[in-house]
Amino acid sequence: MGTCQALCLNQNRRSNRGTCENASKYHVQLDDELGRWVLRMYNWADNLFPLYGRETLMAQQSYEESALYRLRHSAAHLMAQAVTELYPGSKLAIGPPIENGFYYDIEFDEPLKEEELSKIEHRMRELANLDQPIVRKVAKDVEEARRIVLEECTLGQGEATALYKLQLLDAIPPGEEVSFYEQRAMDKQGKEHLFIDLCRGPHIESTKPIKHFKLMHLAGAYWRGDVKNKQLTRIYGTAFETKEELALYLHNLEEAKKRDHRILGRELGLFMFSPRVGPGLALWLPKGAILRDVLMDFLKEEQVRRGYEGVVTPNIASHRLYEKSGHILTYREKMFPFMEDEEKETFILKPMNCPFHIEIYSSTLRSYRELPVRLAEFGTVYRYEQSGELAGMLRVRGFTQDDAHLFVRPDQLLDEFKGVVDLMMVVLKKLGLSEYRVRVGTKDPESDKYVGHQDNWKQAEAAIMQACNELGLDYEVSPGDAAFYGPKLDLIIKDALGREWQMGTVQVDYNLPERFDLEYIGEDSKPHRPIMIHRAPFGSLERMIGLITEQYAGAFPLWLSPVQVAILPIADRHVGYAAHIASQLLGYDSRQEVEGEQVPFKSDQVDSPQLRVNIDDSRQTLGKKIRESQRQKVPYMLIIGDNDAEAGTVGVRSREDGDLGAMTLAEFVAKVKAEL
RNA sequence: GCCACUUUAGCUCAGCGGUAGAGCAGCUGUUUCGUAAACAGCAGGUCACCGGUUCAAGUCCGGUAAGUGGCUCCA
Repeated sequence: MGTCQALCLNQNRRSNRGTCENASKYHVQLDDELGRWVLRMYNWADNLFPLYGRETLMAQQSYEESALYRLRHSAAHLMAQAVTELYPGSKLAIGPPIENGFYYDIEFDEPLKEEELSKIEHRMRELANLDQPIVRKVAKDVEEARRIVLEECTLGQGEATALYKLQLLDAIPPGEEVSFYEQRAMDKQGKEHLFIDLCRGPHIESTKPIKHFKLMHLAGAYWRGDVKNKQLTRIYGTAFETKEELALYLHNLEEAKKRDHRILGRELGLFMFSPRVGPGLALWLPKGAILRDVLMDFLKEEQVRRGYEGVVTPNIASHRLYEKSGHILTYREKMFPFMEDEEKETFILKPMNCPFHIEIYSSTLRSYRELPVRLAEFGTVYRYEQSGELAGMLRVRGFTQDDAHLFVRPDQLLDEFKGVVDLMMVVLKKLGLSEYRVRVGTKDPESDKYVGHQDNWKQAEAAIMQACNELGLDYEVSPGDAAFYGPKLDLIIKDALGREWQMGTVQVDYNLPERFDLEYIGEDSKPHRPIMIHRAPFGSLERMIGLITEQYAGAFPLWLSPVQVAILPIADRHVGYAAHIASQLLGYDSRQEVEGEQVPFKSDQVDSPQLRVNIDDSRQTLGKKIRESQRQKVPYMLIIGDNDAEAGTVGVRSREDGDLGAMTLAEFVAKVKAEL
C-alpha cells in the first residue's frame, strides 16, 4: 500500500492551519491492491497510529461513526462478559471506546493483577468465537429499564453488582430512550453464556469479528473521575479490524517509545534526574543547557522587538507576598513546605512569578502613557506536584517559565492579547509545532477555588473569546480550566505517546491588580486600575524541550542542535587541519594567539556564523566516528582526510542525506547559513 | 496522593532458592583507516534500600524509595 497523496483533510474540516478537535487527521491513500481511494485516519504529526482503514473516501466518517469504533465498543463488552464470568460479583461501571482502543472500569472484590489479563484475554477469545449475536433492546419505560439493570444485567450475581449501572441509569434524562445490548450463545458443552449491559451503543452485530485485540494495561480510575469517589480498576485494551493493523499499532507503539524524551535525553546527554537530588528536579547537562540557551536567546530577541523589558526576581519570598496574591489561600497544596521560623519571617519557595512582577510594577507611579508595561523573566518556579504525576521533563517540580506580565489599560487589552497570541504562533512555527489544540479555560461555576468578583471573570472571559474570534482561532471552551485568578487560553500538544500537555498559555487577570491595588494615572489625572496579562509562549523550558525532543526524535534542526557540526579527522595526522576548520567555524582562530607560528594550511578564511562544533579525535575508524555522530544526531559531519588537507576542502555528510561530497569550507558555510 | 507494574555493571538486558553473566560503553595495547561498529586484553556489581522466611535469597514474603503506565491535578 503506497502513500500516493499527502492530501490531508482535517477531521472536522474547519481549519487549514493544522489544528483540529482531537489532533487527528485523515490521509487519502491509493490502495494499490484494490485500486481505489481509501481514507485513513492517523494520530497527529507523524502518522504513528493509523486508526482505521478500509473506509471509502466518500464516507467522510468521523472516528465515532466508524466501524472500528463500534468494534472497539463491542470489544469492551466482550471483555466485561469475560470478567463477569471469571470474577463473579464484579461491579461494572463504564466501558467506552477511546482514541486508540477501549477500556472498562470495574470494581473487583480482590485487586486484579496484571498477569491475570492474559486469562481474561483467553476467555474473550473463547466467547468471541461463539459468534454471539449482539442485540439491541430498548426499555419501554423507566421501570422496565430499572428491572433489566437489576435483574438481567446482574446475571444472577446479586443486585450489588448493579451499583454503578443504577447510577448511570439515574443520570439518563427522563424521556430519553434507554437501551441495552445483549449477547448470548451456547457453547459446545451446552453451557449458556449471557451478557447484557446498559449501553447507548452502537455495536457490531456479532462477537465474531472481535479477533485482533489485546489487553494493554491496568490502572486505577476514580468513579466519575472524582477523587472523592471510589477508585475502580480500569482495564485498557485495543482492537483492530485486521491482524496487520493491530501488529502495526503495537509496532508503532514500540517505535514511539524510542522517541521518548527520557531515553533520548540520556542518549544525547541533554538532561538527567537523580534520586540523590530529588524527584522532579532536573539536572541539565551541557548539551541540554545549550538547548535552553538557544531557546531563551530566540525568545528574548522576539520580546525585545515587541517592547518587553527583562527583569530578574528571587526564588523565595516572604509568605506575606503570597498571602496577598491569594496563592496561600488557593494554591497551598501545590507549594513546597514553608520555611517556617517562629522568631522570624516565614519564607516560601516561589510557585509563580506574578507577585514579584507586580511589586516591580507598583514600585513607581505609572502614567497611562507608559502602559503597556511588559515585564519578562525566565523565572524558575517550584511546585510540589503529586508524586504520581511526575513524568520526565514533561512534569517536574522545578521548572523555568518563559514568563511575562503585561500591565495594560482597558483600551489596550485586546491588542495586547492578540499580540501575545501572535508571538505564540511565531514560537510554534519556529519550533515546527503544527499540531496543537487551543483551549479556553474558564471558571467552574461550582468551584470555590477562584479569587475575585464574578464581573471581573465575565469581562476577562469575554475579552479572550473576542480576541480569539477576531483572530479566527479555533478553540474549545473548557469550564474549570482557568487559573485561580483568571481565565486563560492554553495551547495543548501531544507527546510521543499521544498524551496531551498544556504548553503555552495566556491569561487575562482583573483580580491580582485589584488584590494588589495596582494603579496608573490616567489622562484625567485620576488613578485607574490596569489589567494584567500573564503569558508564557513555551509554557516552560522543561516541558517544551522535552516535547520538542520527542517531536524531532532528538534530531533537532540545525539552529537548535547542541552540536551543529562534527569534524571527523580520518587519521591522527588530520587533527591539526580539523582544528583549523573548527576554529574557522567557531569564528575564532586559536592559532592567532600563537605568535609567529606558521599557518600550516592553505588559508581559507571564511565568514562563518558562530557554529557549535565538535572534533572527534578518538582513535577510531571513520565508520565508527560517523556512526557515533549519526547516533548523536549531529546535523553535519565534516570528514577530513589527506585529500581535503591538500585541496583545502571538507567532506560534507548530512545527517539526513548522507555523503554530499567534497566542498570548500566557504561553500559549506554558505550552505549552513542558508539553512540557519 | 490513589491503582497496577518495574528496579541486576555507565547503558540495554539474561539469570528466578545453591559460587553474579552477555553485548555496547570505559581503560590498555596493536591498527592510522574516506562515509553507520578494526582486533586483542583488562577492569567494572553490598543484584535500589531496610527487614523477614530458609541450612542457603537478585531469586520467596513485607516495608521504604525512585521510576513506568493510568486516575486525579497541571507549565
